[in-house]
Amino acid sequence: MSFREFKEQVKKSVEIAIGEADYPLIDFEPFEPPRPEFGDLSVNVAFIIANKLGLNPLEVAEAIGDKLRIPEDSLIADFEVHEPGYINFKVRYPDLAYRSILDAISKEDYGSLNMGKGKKVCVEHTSVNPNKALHIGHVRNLVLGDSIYRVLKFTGHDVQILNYIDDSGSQIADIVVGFKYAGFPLEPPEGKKFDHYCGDHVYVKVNELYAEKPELIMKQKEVLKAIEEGNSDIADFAKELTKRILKEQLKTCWRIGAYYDCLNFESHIIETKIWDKLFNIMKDKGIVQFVKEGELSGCWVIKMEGEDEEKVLKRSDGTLTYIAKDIPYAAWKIGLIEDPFQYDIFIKQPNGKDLWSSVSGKGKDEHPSFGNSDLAITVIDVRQSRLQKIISYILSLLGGKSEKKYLHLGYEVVSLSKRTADELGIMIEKKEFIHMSGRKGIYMNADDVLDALHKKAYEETKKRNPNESEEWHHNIAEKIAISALRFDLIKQDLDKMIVFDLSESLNLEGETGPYVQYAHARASSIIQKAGIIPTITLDGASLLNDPTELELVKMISKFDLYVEETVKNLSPKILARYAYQLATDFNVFYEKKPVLQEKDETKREARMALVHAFRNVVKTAFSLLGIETPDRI
RNA sequence: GGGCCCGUGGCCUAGUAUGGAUUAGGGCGUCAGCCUGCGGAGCUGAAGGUCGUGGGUUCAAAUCCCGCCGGGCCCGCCA
Repeated sequence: MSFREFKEQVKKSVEIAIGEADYPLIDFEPFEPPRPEFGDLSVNVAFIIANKLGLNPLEVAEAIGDKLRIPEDSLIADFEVHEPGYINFKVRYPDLAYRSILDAISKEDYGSLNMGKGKKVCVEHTSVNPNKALHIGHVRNLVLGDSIYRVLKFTGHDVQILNYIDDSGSQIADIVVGFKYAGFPLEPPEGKKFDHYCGDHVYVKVNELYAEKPELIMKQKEVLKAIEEGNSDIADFAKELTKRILKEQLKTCWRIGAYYDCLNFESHIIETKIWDKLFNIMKDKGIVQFVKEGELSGCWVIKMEGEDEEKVLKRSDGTLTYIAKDIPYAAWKIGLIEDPFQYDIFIKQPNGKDLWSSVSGKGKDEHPSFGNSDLAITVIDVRQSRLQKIISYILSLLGGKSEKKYLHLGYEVVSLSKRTADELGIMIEKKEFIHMSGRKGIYMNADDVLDALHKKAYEETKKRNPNESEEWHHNIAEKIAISALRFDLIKQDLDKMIVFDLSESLNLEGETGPYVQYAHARASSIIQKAGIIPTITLDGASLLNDPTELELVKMISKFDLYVEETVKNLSPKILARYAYQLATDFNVFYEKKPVLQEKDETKREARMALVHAFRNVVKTAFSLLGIETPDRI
């Protein structure tokens, strides 16, 4: 926490000096200068003031510098006015090192913040149609949503994780047709997961068959209608099918480290008839209009302010469109409507947490409270941006500051590289990548990627730890595989499409999750060999004066600032990059400064404490990204 | 046609919100080094850049504004 204090002290001292120099108060943030010789924090207030008043920046900086007083007991060691007008501050290193190392080795929750106290947030992520296995694109969604959940929780938010299950769409009808009318056996081939079987074989093949056998399309329509109406053998069969697939999908999610609080089934949203209630309110408020003539005659539509096009919510035959079904769910998330759902426990998760779900008919009398959040974060890829915008718009018209409570967290899609597509037998013409499509069979299953990573990591751990058991190797290999995958999908900007290439992702060196895990394992090894719990003293801290030590100390002391940034921007990549930089700083220190071999006892213990502090921080940072850090890999 | 996003060395990417400091950070790949030192999934060094492009604003632009070019997505009484 110490770097934050230093930053606050710099800010306050400068503010006071600006006042004493009779300059106008301005808004500014101290920032980290680009080069170490410029100090640890800088302010550029002189430029802003000079610009405003038409003065010379350097003169302004000097005038402020003249008035600057460093408070007693502060973390500011010194400052310097530097051309063309910066004021650079140096931190008191021994104090910074002492305090941050002490905190990092003694506080369980080092880096956590209280910024979300009393704030109820729900995060919806994953939400994969229950007719196929998760592919690599779905994992980007899951990893993003799960990391956000973890960071929000770490910063004191009251978070619940939702997973929306569209169990009544045409994709479900497709596989029902496959089993009932196209002759696919209900049991998968030996060794094949049921969700893989349904996605890889049934779903793709049925969609191919539609071209050859038009009668199957008629069957699909019948099935779809039966599912919507319920109370039939077909509807029951569909329900069982989706449940079975969903349970297999959840195994993959758990494997990656994501757990949920509640599943919301689309069929239950329809059953509760909350649409009707909401629709009446929308009619009363004039949010929706009935179209009397023209192409959309007989439809209820919504028109966005400032746009020409209308969006149909209720079709002329009285059925609801895709987006209409999403509105009550969104309204429920932010507490605009009373909770209409019944709940029961769906399954007990491997982490011991109950997974609840909405149910048809009567549920359990007692259950946790779901929905009704201060903030609802919906994680969906950017292709849904327009629809999400319309939903936000409708919510805002319904009132209650809804526009601030509903947030679409969009991210670009994952596509397959030409090379990986080739390896999967998918033909690509000209382009370097191809967009995934479950229907067309163009995708790479998450489990297959993990299995490939697992195999690679397994071979590596075998070489490095020949005396360990098979079980140990598989256990560690799995953690490395998850690390590689999660880090790979979270480290870059949400606005950038990821072109997934399996061969590239199998490289576990460089800017990767395993690199960070490796640094952690090195630190663990030192601590284990030391055989003591190191402590830090101010004397010891003052001996940590090598540049590699200073860098590592500073990075450790800034952990909470990065946590805060991550939450403010809802951007886990900030934490991923922090963890990587931290690991790099450690590795550089490790190569240069011996710890256990150090002769000077005080110095040795100080370094051990630094190693310990690093280990704790990197472990916490990675845990926020859902990645485990074993002591040996 | 309208809207949203991306464009940084051979490839991938950070920095763009809040414009600044004669070396624009990383990673992969390439080349050259480093274990009789706590784990070489590591470290050090080298080569490689008109920050798509043309204007503009500014003392100062990868960053802000406008145009253009290239790429992706969205614009259904599908989901």
